[in-house]
Amino acid sequence: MFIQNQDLTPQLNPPQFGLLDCNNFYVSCERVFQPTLNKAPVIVLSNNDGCVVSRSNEAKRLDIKMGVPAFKLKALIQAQKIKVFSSNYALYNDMSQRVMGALAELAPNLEIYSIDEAFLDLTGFHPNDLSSFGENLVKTIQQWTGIPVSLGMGSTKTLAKVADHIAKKNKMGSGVFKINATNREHVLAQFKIEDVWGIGKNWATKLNQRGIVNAYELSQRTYPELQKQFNKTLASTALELQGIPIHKIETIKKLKKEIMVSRSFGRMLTDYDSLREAIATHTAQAIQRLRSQHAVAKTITIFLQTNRFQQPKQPYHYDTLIELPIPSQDTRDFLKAAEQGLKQLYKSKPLAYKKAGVILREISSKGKGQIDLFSTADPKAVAQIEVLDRINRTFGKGTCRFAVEGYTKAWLGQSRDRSRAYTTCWSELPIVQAK
DNA sequence: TCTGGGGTCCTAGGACCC
DNA sequence: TCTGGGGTCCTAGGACCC
Repeated sequence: MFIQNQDLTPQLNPPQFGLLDCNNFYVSCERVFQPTLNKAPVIVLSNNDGCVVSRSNEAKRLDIKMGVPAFKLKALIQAQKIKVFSSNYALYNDMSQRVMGALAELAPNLEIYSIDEAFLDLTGFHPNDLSSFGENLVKTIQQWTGIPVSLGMGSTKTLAKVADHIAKKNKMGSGVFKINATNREHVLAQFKIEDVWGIGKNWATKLNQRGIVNAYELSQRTYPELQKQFNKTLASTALELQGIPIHKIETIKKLKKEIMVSRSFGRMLTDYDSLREAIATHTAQAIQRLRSQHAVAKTITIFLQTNRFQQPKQPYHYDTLIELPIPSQDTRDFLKAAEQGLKQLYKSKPLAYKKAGVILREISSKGKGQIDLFSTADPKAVAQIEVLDRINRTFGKGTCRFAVEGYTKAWLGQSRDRSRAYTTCWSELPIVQAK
C-alpha cells in the first residue's frame, strides 16, 4: 500500500473533528413554534406531500421509515393520531441559519455540510477539555435556538460521524460521544457496516457477502484490496475508520457544479402552456441561485418525466440540452433557451407528465473563464436584474417575476398541512398572548 | 388518487487523435 | 488466419450523501 505524503510521525496536534447535527430537524423546527407537539408522534412530508422526510422519535418508534410514501401511512396516521406537516422550507432554512450562526460563534472553524449538519475542526483541544466543550456546545445551541442537537467527535470525519450516530442513539446521554484510541476498536466492532458514512445499501450487501459486517472489519482491509474490489471512495472510508484522515474540513464554499430545480406536479399534465409555466418558473429560480453565487452558466438542460412508478417499467425521463453562445446569468437568456428546448421536447414526445425540471451546467465564476469580446449584456439589463433580485430578497420569493412564469400555477403540487412562515413573514409571526 | 428534491464523485467504455 | 496501439477526453450510469 502506498499513501501519498502520509506523515506517520506523531504530531503535536493530531487532527480532531466534530460533527454536530440537529435531531429530527424539520420536526424539531415545527415543535419550536408548537410546543404541544412535544410528546406526540410527528412527521414532515416532502414536496407535494409525497414522502416522509422527517420523523419524531415517537414516529420512529411506530416503525415509520424514512422515505415511505404518505399514502401508505393513512391508516396508521389516523389510528395513532400522528401529526402531519407539509414541508415548510422558508421556516427550516431560517432555523438552519440560526443554528449555524450560533455554532459559528462558539466553534471557530466549521464546514456547513447540509441544512442540519456541520463539521467542526477541534484540533488543538486538550482531550480532557473536549468533552466539557462539547456538552456545553450542545446545551447552548439548544438554549439559543430551541433545536436539540448532538455532537460526535473523532480523529477523522468518518469517525466523528460514527460517534454522532452513537450520541444520538443514547437517549439518556448528554448528546455527545467521543471516539478515541482507547475505545475505537471496541466501538467499531459494535457498529453495523450499513450505518457507516459513505456505505449505502448496495455496498453493504456486497461487503456482507465478503464477510464484512461491522465497521471494525472494514477498517482491517487494505486500501489496494478495497480499491480493486470497489473503488477509491470505499477504500478511503476504511482508512478513515482506522483514524487516518482523508477528508479535510472545507471552510470555503465551493462553486456548485450544477444547479437543479425540479418539482412534481399536483396531477399529470398534458398541455404545453402549463409545462411552459413550470419550466419558466424553475428556470428563473435556478438563475437566481446562479446569481447568488456570482456565477454564470453555459448550458441548460430541460427535462420532463412521466410517472416513474408505472408497471411494467418503461422509459419515463426525457431531456434536451441547450448551449448558450456565451455564458450568462441573465434570466431572459435562459428563459428563451428553456422555451426552445421545451418546444423541441414536447413536439417529439407529447405525453402526460408528472414532473419537470431544469439543470444548469458548465458553471464558472462571473468574470473568469473566456474573455467575451462580443458580449451583448448591456449595463441596463444587469441593473434591472439586480433590482429584481433585491425585491425578491426583501419581499419574498416570487414577488417580482417574469410573465412567462404565469399566474395560474395549475401545475403546483399540494401541501395541505403547511405551518406558517413564523420567522420570515411579517403577517405570519407567532402571536404571544398575555394572560 | 397517492411515491421528493438537490447534490457529488468515480469508473467504464466509446470517440478521437496521432 | 488474424484484426495496431496508446493516450486523452467525454459521457452515461451507478454509487453515495442529506
